[in-house]
Amino acid sequence: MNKTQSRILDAAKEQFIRNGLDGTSMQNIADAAAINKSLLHYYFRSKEKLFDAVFNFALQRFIPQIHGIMVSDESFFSRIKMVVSEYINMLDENPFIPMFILHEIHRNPQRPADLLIQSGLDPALTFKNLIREDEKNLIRPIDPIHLMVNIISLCVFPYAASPLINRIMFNNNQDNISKFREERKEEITRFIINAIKIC
Amino acid sequence: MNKTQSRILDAAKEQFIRNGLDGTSMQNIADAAAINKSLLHYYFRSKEKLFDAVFNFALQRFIPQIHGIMVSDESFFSRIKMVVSEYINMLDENPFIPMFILHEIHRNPQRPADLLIQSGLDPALTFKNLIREDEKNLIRPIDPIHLMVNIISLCVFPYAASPLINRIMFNNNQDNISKFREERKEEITRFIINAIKIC
DNA sequence: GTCTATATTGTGATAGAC
DNA sequence: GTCTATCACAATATAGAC
Repeated sequence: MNKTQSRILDAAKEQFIRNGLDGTSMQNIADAAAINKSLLHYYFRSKEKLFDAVFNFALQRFIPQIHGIMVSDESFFSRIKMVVSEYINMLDENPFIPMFILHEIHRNPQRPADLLIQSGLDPALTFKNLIREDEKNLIRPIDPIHLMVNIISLCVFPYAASPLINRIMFNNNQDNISKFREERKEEITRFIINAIKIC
Repeated sequence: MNKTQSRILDAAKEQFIRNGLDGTSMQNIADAAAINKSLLHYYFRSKEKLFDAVFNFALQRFIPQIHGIMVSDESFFSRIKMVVSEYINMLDENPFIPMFILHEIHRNPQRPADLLIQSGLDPALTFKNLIREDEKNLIRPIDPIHLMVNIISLCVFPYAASPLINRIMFNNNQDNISKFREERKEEITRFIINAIKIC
């Protein structure tokens, strides 16, 4: 991977992730990379191939993170805390990835989901391991799939909806927005644990 | 509003909401409405104006729903139940609206949020009224904005992410997907109430 | 009001000089 | 490897016949 190629990839990531497949032209990418349009085809053959490279990058960063933690040996509540913490950290570094992925899976639902499954992610194993037998007396009865969806919803949605939340909830006040973001990790963790632990 | 005009609007709603602004061409809309391309411009002047009409429709259906319930006189737990119920019902009827709105606010964050504020939605009032003084002894201390974001996240995100959830969680098995959808309303309500009530 | 025809610009992609 | 020039096509939009 030479210098030009990686500059193209960086520019493509920025453009595709911010503006989607349809919202990005090859000219946009070439301009952002400060190179000629033809070089995009020289290195990546077509817009679709270039997009695939970016999409795989985003998907791999976004989804499998949670899987490794969930199948680990840690206690249930530790795993909840770790998953939320890891996810929020990653989202703070890549706040546009949720919208990018959500939008593109709506345009083409089959391929991205297949890619994930192929990459070694095993949902059945994750759910079977989510609430272990010896921990069931600490936890209210809950379907592990609903729990998983709840956790991901609470982590991811605020990033996908951030322009609306920032305006409606905080009138775009940057201090209040930052405060909200910093509180969020602990807030979600407590919310989930209160929702499922027997007290 | 004559017959042609409303057929254009219906077709535009379907196309724009499913495929977004960039993903929809005037030709797509004309084909879906079974009329000529020029008539779109005759009735709506430009693609942008036509899109605005559709976007306002979606936004008004999607957001203010929750506001009316939240400022009502019902008890706290009743309001939670009602909001979740109303939201899920509306989402079942309009499952593509979340992605449509989320995507377009990312492309143009300012205007849609402004539209909402102008339409009489008053977030400050909503939050002040969310947890009333006389109800605070029933509820764990929680920031009303975090609570509000949590509720909306739990309701909306599964619809935005449905192609991925359906594949990864249910291997696209339609029976399991339907079962999950039907359980969801009660599941969310219980999850929220457990998270915040003092027991 | 509805159509055909067309103007104009932008798109992804390729050929070929260097 | 990198550029210019150019292709074929699709996009939004408009002019003008009926």
